Amino acid sequence: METIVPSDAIGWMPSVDQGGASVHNAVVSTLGGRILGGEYAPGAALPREDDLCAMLGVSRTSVREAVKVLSAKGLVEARRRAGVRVLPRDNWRLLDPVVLGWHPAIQDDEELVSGLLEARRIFEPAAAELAARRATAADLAEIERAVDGMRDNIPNDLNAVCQADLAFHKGVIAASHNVVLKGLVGMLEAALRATFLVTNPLMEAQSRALSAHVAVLEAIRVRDTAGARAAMNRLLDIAADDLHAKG
Amino acid sequence: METIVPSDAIGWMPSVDQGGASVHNAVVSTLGGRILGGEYAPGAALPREDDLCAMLGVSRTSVREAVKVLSAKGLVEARRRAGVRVLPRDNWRLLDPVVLGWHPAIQDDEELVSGLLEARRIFEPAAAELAARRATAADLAEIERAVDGMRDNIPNDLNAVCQADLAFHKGVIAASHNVVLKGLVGMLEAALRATFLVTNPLMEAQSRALSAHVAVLEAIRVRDTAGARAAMNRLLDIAADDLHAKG
DNA sequence: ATGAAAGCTTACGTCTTATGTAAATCACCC
DNA sequence: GGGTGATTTACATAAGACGTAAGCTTTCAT
Repeated sequence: METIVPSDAIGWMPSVDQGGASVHNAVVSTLGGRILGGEYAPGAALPREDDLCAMLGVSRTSVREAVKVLSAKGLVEARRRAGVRVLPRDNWRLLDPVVLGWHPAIQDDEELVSGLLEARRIFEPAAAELAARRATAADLAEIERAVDGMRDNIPNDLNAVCQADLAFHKGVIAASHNVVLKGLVGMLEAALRATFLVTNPLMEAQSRALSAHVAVLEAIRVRDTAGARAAMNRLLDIAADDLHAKG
Repeated sequence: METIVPSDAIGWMPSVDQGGASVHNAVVSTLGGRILGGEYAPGAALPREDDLCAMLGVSRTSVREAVKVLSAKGLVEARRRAGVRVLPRDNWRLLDPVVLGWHPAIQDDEELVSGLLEARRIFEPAAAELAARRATAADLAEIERAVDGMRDNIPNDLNAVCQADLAFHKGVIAASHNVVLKGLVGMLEAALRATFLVTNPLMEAQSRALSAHVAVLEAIRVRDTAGARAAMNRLLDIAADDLHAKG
């Protein structure tokens, strides 16, 4: 079924700044950060609505809307008369990039960092294999542009390299054309950001990484499914090495 | 790491009924269902807040809280003066069980069903392998209880079998002790529910499935990582067969 | 006639106040 | 001593007012 999009919908890209300047977003970020940071532990109760209003200097409306958002992310649950309590960590939507963005020091969360890398080693090789099978010309162009972006900015603009690296991995996942994998790009984004915070950007490591990226791209281009999987595995080996060496 | 829970938090399990009786939950479900059902397509604008209030017969407060929840799930974005618009599908948090629950006919969404199964074939064998490496005695007991639940209810109580089947897969993922995989149980739950809706419950198929489940359990018990992966692959082969035969 | 700037309009954002409701607590009666 | 009912508490809902920014229109100067 083709989805019909009104012509006036062009240009309606979702805004990027999730921590926008609005009052209720500020409250969401504040409370989310405190929960992710352990200030409000699972099982603990948040202050009463009225107290939160006084503490944060905002109206009850804003606090309530913020609690609704946190509740939608699985971080808290509000019950009549009993207050708002932090839910067990298993309920947190940790794959939601917004939630991960509230983590005050994601790179110090050992379980999370290793869990993210482990997950990447599970699904990224599979995504590369699917991409080798299904990538369209546009998908390939997108991945190639990311590789070019890495090459062009080594070793000058480190930030641009990280951004291109991220675009590469997002491109591969998009090329897999699998809805579930596409749902994980947010998680991947956070994982890479955490990695960039930890790994010392040595030029040698960067060039090694670049050649690994090129290998994945070429395997996808020639529809070599096994090769794409193997190349992505090598790429992740390198990433894991860097993480262990410098973490 | 064991999470510390205040003593007064005992009994604070998250409530299961997400489509609860509250007004704003009703609005969320209604609008979420319409969006997932395609009534409001990506790029389209929802009616104005005031109009929604009139249409649904609720206050603006409830509508606004509902929009906040939908926004947190990535389904819509509200902008000043411009209204509330449905975001592109790639932004939807489809891995969120609540979002999947809004899908009016998940088993008819071909791309989604096949994508879910494909994702399961990526994650679940890996989860089984990790479980074989890390499962605690409690994890094993949980998985064994699920297998017993399947065996005891074949072929009488089909519903109980499905529930035990789900518990089995959740148990394996929990035993993997990977934070990302644990974030996918909601997705898995929806995938299995969709599968149960499609596959005709033949007794022969059930007994085949049961023996495959037992094989996974035994491999995990004896810490046979490769065997656990292989057994889970066989189990998913059977599931895929059933899906193709009956879908 | 064209284009930019100023102002107007609109619809979401925020705050306030009032009232409803369920659940926890406590008191009272059996 | 235990159970039932009144009370209290804190979240849930509603309604109204005002703020604000984004889109639209008008106007004026080039």
